Amino acid sequence: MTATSENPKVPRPLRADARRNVELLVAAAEAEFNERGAGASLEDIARRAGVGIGTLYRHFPTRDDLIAKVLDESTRAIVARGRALLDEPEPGAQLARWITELVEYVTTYRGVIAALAAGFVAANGTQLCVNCEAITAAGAALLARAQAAGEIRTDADVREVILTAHSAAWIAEQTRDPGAVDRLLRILFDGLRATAVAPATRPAPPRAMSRRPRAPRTKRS
Amino acid sequence: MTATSENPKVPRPLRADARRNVELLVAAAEAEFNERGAGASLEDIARRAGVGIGTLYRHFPTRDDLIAKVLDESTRAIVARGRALLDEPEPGAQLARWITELVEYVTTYRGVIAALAAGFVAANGTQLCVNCEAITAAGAALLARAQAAGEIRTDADVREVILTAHSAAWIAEQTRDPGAVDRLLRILFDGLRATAVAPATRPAPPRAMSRRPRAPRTKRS
DNA sequence: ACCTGAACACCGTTCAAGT
DNA sequence: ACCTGAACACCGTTCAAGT
Repeated sequence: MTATSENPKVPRPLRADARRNVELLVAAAEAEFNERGAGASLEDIARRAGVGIGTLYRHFPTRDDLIAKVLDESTRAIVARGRALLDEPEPGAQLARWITELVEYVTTYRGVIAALAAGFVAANGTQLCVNCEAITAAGAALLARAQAAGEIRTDADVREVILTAHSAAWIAEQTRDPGAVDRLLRILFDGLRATAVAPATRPAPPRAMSRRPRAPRTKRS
Repeated sequence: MTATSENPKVPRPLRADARRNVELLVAAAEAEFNERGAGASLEDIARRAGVGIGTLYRHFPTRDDLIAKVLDESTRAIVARGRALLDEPEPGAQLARWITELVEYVTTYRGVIAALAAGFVAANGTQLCVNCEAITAAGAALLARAQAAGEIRTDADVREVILTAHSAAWIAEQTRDPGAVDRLLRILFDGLRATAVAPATRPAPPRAMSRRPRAPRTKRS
């Protein structure tokens, strides 16, 4: 391969100095995200990397692109983990385990949760979204298997479950109570169990709270 | 009362023009929140009210103060509603009903959810926080009663439950799928039921997902 | 081809001057 | 006592000029 071929999938190799700059930027972003959270000043990151702000924008047009790059390895890891758990017994338990590890993944830097949650719903072409779609796919497989096994209720949607896990992490982050994640995931997992569904197959407990109030009309958007 | 008394609880009456300005500002904010969401430009709100931006700041030092004022009536309503539901039978069902109505309340304007969620965890002296505390108290009473009745699991925390309801609303707002709220609240309510707790009292279904993975060590803050 | 940083745009916030 | 709006501060983003 004498490299004159045009393959849009593989990004054309950068010039040596550009490549070096990207590395410096990622390292600087990693450090800055650690100290200030994912909302850190882009100008500060460029300064820390020792490059002009324009260079940062050239390589990472949006903040999300930068975040995605910094989370690159962890993203591949959580996706691979999802695939691996598909081979283990107890589908429901594996889903729960994976979600728990997903929460870990999303808690790496302060403020990442919000960025990722947005990425999960955005569906713009950003790398962050591409990553979120891969994660969603991994979760979908685990969820479908657990549902097929009759362990998880069938009216659960992957994206909603994933976003709920994000919520739990966000609440823990905001309330600064690490214990919140465990409590909330426990409630989520219990609520997800097929046997938890309100119109239950079992004898019905003395007083169920399943009678849902008539939905008051929705307010404006 | 010839009104020379000093009562810090009752804010000293404003001069007529100031009072008028406050009204104009609240009306303008209401309209602007409707059109642009709770993150609307403060400058725009002042312009719309026909007053200087300084006047807005004089009366509402922070955006939260303005939001709190706009939500004033609804806040009193949801708190009163909580008290009223304490008198009705089926404690668990009333808690669920109240939470559902709380979600309505928080969905009035786009972006209010985020502001309120922040208000619930902040505990600064803002009026928004004062309101959130009142709401929390109302929820706490409903929750405690349902727990005492054995309908709701005892390891549920009011603030966490309320914030989870906010999450459901936020997810629906972000995904633009109004159905999400119902699905997620259903899972939440089912998960909150005392009978849903993992180490169940009932015969144990063929394969429970209760075996929680050992918590991997927490990453940095 | 890539980098630089001044210039621009767009917020929110303050405060000296007015009524 | 209250209002005004110019001035300030602080971002993020672009682009003409350089290497």
